[in-house]
Amino acid sequence: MKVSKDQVAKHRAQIVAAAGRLFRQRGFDGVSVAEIMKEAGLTHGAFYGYFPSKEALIAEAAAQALAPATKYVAATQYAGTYLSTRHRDNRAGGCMFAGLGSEAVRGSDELRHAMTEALRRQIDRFAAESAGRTETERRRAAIATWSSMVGAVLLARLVDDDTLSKEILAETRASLPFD
Amino acid sequence: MKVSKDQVAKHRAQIVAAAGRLFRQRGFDGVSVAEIMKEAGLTHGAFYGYFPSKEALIAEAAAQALAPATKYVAATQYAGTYLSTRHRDNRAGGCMFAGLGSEAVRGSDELRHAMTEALRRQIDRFAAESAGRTETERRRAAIATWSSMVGAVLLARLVDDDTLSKEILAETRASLPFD
DNA sequence: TGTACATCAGTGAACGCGCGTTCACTGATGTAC
DNA sequence: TGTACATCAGTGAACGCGCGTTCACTGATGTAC
Repeated sequence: MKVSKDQVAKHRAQIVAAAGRLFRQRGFDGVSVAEIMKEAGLTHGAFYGYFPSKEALIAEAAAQALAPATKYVAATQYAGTYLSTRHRDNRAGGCMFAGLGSEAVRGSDELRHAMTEALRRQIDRFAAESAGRTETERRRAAIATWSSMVGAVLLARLVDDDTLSKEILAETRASLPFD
Repeated sequence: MKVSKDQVAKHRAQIVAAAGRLFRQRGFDGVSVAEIMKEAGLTHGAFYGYFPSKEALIAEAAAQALAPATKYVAATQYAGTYLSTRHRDNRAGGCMFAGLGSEAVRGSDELRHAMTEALRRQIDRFAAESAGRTETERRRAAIATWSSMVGAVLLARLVDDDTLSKEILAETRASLPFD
């Protein structure tokens, strides 16, 4: 059954969005094409009309999940939200680096490139708002800040003790060079 | 063909060691039981004489890879080695948190517990050598340090630009509260 | 110490299963008149 | 504007494959005498 062009565009967006959520929640290998299509409201057979392979969808879903936020948020506020239990518990809608980092290392060139460019943007953004007299100092602070934020959310999610988990988030937050 | 008790112990150790290397290199889902057994010098059928399931092997291989180093290394030196290109490029023998973190989040309770206890040890160890007047300050520094180290190695491995990768390692190193 | 035999670690074929992917078919869309 | 038909998005059965796991069998080990 053919479907209108509007529907096609809508379906494509639904597939990419569902993939973005499911991949972050359960990992690239932990989600099947059939599950993604079901979540998008379609059957698995339609998938290959939209993407040549699962790997191609991974690259596109990642690119979308890595896209910069549309509205400006100050770095301090961003860090606070990032290092919250809300973000920790929202893997499906959370940061790609913390959620899929160790799997993405073994991913396609396209995926790694998209993540590299997103990381560059994050570093530049943080450098602009970091403390430090020189550009070098501000860039250093931005890199260290971003490393510790990604590491902290990863560790906070990994740990099986909620007290330690919250401590990791709070103490990492307290040690950032903002404010 | 039966084999001596010494051989059995040796084979078990070989399986666990091979699993530790392969899992860190290619991820839990990226390595089959048959590959691990081949790397250990056996055939896949013998596996279930040693472990009840792949998941059980994951827990044991992780516990071994997380075991504290036998000889003492000062935190400063440890951080330098950790944030080196050598460690970045040695996934098979490297840190479990950076190498398997985002997959371990979805792992078994046993795996997550083993990683939690290993993390506690790392934090305590770093706190003892961190700068800071109070215990609270030293513990905060230890948590932030460990978060940034794990995050930095993860990001350095992910990035497809060697210059940026080295910069992440070097600048994270430069921002640690040691020296 | 030497021999006979029970034990059991290892082998490799086989299992059921879920995966990514393909394809013949269906029927709504949208174009040509 | 209304009708006839070509297009093509979506369906669901089917494919080959590799996976984790099982099992009947083999033959070296190590024990009992």
